Amino acid sequence: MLVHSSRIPRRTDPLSRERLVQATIQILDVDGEDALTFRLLATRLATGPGAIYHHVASKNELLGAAAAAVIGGAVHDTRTINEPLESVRALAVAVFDAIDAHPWVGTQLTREPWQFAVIELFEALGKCLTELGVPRQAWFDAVSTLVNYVLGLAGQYAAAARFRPRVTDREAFLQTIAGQWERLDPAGFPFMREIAADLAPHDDRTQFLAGIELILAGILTTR
Amino acid sequence: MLVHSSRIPRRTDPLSRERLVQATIQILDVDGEDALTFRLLATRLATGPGAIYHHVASKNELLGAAAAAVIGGAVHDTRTINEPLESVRALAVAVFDAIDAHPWVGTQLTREPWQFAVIELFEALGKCLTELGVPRQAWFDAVSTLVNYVLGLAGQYAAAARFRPRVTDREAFLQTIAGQWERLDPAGFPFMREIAADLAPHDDRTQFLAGIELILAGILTTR
DNA sequence: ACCTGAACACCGTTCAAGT
DNA sequence: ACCTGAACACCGTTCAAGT
Repeated sequence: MLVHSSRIPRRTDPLSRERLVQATIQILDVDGEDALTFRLLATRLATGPGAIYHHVASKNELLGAAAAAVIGGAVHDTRTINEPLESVRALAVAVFDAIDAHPWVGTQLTREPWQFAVIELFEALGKCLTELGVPRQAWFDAVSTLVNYVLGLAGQYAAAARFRPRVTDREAFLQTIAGQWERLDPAGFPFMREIAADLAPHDDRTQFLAGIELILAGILTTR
Repeated sequence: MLVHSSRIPRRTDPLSRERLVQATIQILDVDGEDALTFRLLATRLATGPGAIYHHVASKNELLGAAAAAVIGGAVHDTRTINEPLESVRALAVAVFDAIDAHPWVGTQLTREPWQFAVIELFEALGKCLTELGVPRQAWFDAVSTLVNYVLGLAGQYAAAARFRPRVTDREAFLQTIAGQWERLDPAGFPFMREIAADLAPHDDRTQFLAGIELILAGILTTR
């Protein structure tokens, strides 16, 4: 889909880590997780696959950098709010929306422990808890609960996105899952059958935020 | 490491899905996630890689079945407890210990949405919430919060296990991470630096359960 | 029906050779 | 110093041929 102009555009920048990360994000967003290969990346950047290794040590590092760019952006955009409870909610929404827009981020966040994207989230949520008056000895447990919850959603959401590539199929997809729940063994799975009716009308974002509220309510009991 | 007996042991069972899953679990446990290839699996079962496809559609399905076997076992072993709060805690511990013993399960749980292992967990935790007297309209959100939290831990724990293959390195590993936190930009990461001292002495299992308590406290506010 | 294993269509990564 | 791209050492999966 290249537009052929009369003059060939000059390659202004040589290869750089920054350009690699941008091209990686674009491939992951547009073409999907499976499409990201060093060969495609090299083609897009008009070079050979070996060149990439001059700026990044491995594919894993590149994925981590791409996820950190997205999450870092989402976290930084939330820096303005002062009220700590609202700030936690805004951070949660920002991360949810970032993963909604880039489901591959959810996959990546669960692949490497203590990667930079997670540390940024930890810091931002931790700051809110200190301001909420949560006692010092509860800080570590409370933040890690929030972060684990967010990462759990991230993983599930990304997994669901892999299975349902087109957004428009969402309703049909949920119907299928609900149908599976209803066909589970009645003796073994009464709860799932009961809850199956809630699946189709539910909204992921609302449900995610409901979980944040539950955890916040629990955290506030430590004051 | 085969013991050579005078008579060649008869191959009693042909290949079966059950045997495939058992061999898969053994390879994942003993040799690690990266070691699981259809070629190795075939070698262990004294057959060719193509034979596997007569019992399982893909590597993904095999991984899902292996994870469901482990999580299903952990959940079923917890079926005896009657008091619902204790039951939630016991389920959380069982899943934690299962992932601790088989870190690859954590990876797998985050790879496919609504896989059977997750449904079993959903059902078991849901049952407890109904018995706790949580109102009907809060069920879905409350269970999914617990499950997301557990899966978040699962992912992070599995990721950490991939980075720290030997259990004995745990202390050194945590020291390294804590050191990284202390070297973060003081202006940008005051919370991480403050909390760095908590990392080395912390116990994953205790912290995980602390999170369960926080979420339960939040859930109980809905009554 | 089930198994076999060569072959296919890929990967990430390395490295000698170029500029 | 950075790039190039062929080559290496693998993968998951398929499929014609066997039993």
